[in-house]
Amino acid sequence: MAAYRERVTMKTIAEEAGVTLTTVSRILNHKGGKYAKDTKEKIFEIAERLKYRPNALVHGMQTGRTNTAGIMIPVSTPFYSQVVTAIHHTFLSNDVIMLLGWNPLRADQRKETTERKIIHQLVDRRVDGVILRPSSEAFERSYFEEIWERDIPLILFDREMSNVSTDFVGTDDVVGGRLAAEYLISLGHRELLFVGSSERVSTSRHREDGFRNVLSETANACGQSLDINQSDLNAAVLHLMKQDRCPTGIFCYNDSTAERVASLLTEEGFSIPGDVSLLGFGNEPSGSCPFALTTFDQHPDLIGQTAAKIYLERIEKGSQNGVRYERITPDILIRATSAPPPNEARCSK
Amino acid sequence: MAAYRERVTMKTIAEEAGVTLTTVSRILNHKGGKYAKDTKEKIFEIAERLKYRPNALVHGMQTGRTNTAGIMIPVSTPFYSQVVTAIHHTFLSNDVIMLLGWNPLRADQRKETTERKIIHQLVDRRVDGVILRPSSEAFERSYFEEIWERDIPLILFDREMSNVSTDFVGTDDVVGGRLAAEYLISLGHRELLFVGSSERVSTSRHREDGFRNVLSETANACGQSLDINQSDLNAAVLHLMKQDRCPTGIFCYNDSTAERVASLLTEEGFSIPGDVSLLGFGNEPSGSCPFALTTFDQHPDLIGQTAAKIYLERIEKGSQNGVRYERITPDILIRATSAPPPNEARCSK
DNA sequence: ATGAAAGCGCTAACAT
DNA sequence: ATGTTAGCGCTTTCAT
Repeated sequence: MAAYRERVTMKTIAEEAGVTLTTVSRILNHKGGKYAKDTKEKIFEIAERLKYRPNALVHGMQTGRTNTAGIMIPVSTPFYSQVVTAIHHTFLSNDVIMLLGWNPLRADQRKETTERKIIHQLVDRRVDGVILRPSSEAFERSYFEEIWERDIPLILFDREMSNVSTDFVGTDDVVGGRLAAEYLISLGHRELLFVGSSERVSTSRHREDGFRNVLSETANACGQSLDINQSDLNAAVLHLMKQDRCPTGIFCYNDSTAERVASLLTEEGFSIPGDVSLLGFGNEPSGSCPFALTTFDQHPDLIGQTAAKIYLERIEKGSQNGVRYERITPDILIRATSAPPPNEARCSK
Repeated sequence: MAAYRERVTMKTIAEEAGVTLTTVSRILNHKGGKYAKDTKEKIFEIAERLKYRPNALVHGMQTGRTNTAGIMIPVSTPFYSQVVTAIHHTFLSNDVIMLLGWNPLRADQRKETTERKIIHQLVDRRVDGVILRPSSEAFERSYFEEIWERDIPLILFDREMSNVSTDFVGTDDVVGGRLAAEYLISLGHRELLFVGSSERVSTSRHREDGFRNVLSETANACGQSLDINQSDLNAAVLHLMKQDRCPTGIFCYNDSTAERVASLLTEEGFSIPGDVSLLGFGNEPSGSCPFALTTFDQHPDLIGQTAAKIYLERIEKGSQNGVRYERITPDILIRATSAPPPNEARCSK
């Protein structure tokens, strides 16, 4: 339509001002400070009046710099949303905007397609760099290469990749596990249980490592482990709870598992935290849980902020510095599912 | 560096294949189907081998179509995150990717700067259209005009603007209010209280309207209203609760208000839902609330999906159809803070 | 079935 | 202090 014709470009401004395109370009981009004051003022006035807006596509193509960051995170959970919000906050003051894509939480059949598709969308739009959380720990070399080969800075968060060496920011899961154990032990618990997942491999494993490390350092403390992917977790938990020396403190590798265990135990007549103390991880309540769960804050804001800072450094300074590796210490949020253990061993029902 | 030189463009492919750039362009874009099979195959083979990736910046600049959507939502809350996730899901299958910016939840001093800045970032990158949630109901005409004037389709969600006529998708707040009242009445409650906010204007007001409409249609039901922005909300609530015929059912316009009221009432010795039933709205638990709150699901997925569909239609068909206006009916999530009222009027403490 | 040429809106030498 | 010229990587007439 008409609007097409009316589009105001630098050429429009140049004509109106009676100067060349080059002059307009340089003035508007604050380059070459040696322009006459009135020329400058005239250009700015016209640009403003005509509501000129630069074409960032062209600018990006010309300069090789788009001021656009590619972000890929798993399907919305509060944690990832908060990380991205923090990234955005840092970007905003640096005039960077993000192209955002969601990958599946974990690798599946279509993951290959989805993740590669998103990466292509980002690469094709010439993002300056990429921040992402891998959906799995291995095998995606191929599309990481799509980023590498183009010399695009890549920052991983939340989950490392075993076969790629690049900047990383995540939670200090080992310390998280330690803190969980130390807290339960400080309350007086000695029989502990860890419920983890062999799927979200490293995070769960690290939390378990930290947890068990403390146990092995503590006299007469002992712990067992269960995996949520085993055939009948509920039965396994109940089996343990009916033993003579049943666990009085349970640490679950995430909140949804903790909520699941909470409802199981409640149904079976256990009181929380009267009989059993229960810890989650991540601070991601579902809303349908009738407990204020004691859990851990992963400081998503700090993770996002750190990732964004590393990103900006990479963009400015390139790959001259070595690989950055940051682990943020989580903090316990003591709420209503943890307390000292019951005095008598009244567990066996 | 070297990588710069090595960058593979259509020209690279053309040279390697011994044809013109034009040929490569047409074949890779599946235009003009009249090419020799072996030419086509050769081109595709070379493109693949050289890992050619089109330059979307150039393509966008040439065609006026970037397949990029501008999204602006308030700082991350689960609700907005879920809406955006749903939008993304619809976009993914249509090869659209989003440029995402966060605006402040409500208008403040810096809002003008922030929102305008983000809109410029989107416009400058030539997004095909924009989906956003306005941070306030009025006064932003100026930057909406930045979108309008460029004939960029604009879809609003969650909150309408009073002075702009454009596509909109949101929650049916009036029906939500009705459902809240009907539910409480069906439980037997007759003395009701609405706690709203005069700040988040239309949503709270609509919920209140629906709520009160039902009350006025119901024999011997009556209700009062409080505003969270009034000087001492807590005192006002307690004052009401100590009256002779105190409210036995409270509907709060959002979950965080409900949680606040819950903790106030609990501290003051009221039992929930024994003495008082409490409803929230939005299904956004904070995690530190010891209740599974009865609340409303706004179906953020449906809202996002609808917004994305309208967006795609606008992109394809332009503004030929009239303004779209959709309200999604919320559904009650009955959890643990609602029950029939106490038999005796034992409220006055 | 393919090529030549112009141009999108702008930047960046290289002038003067 | 400002203009000229060449291109960035691609699409799109218009030819043949």
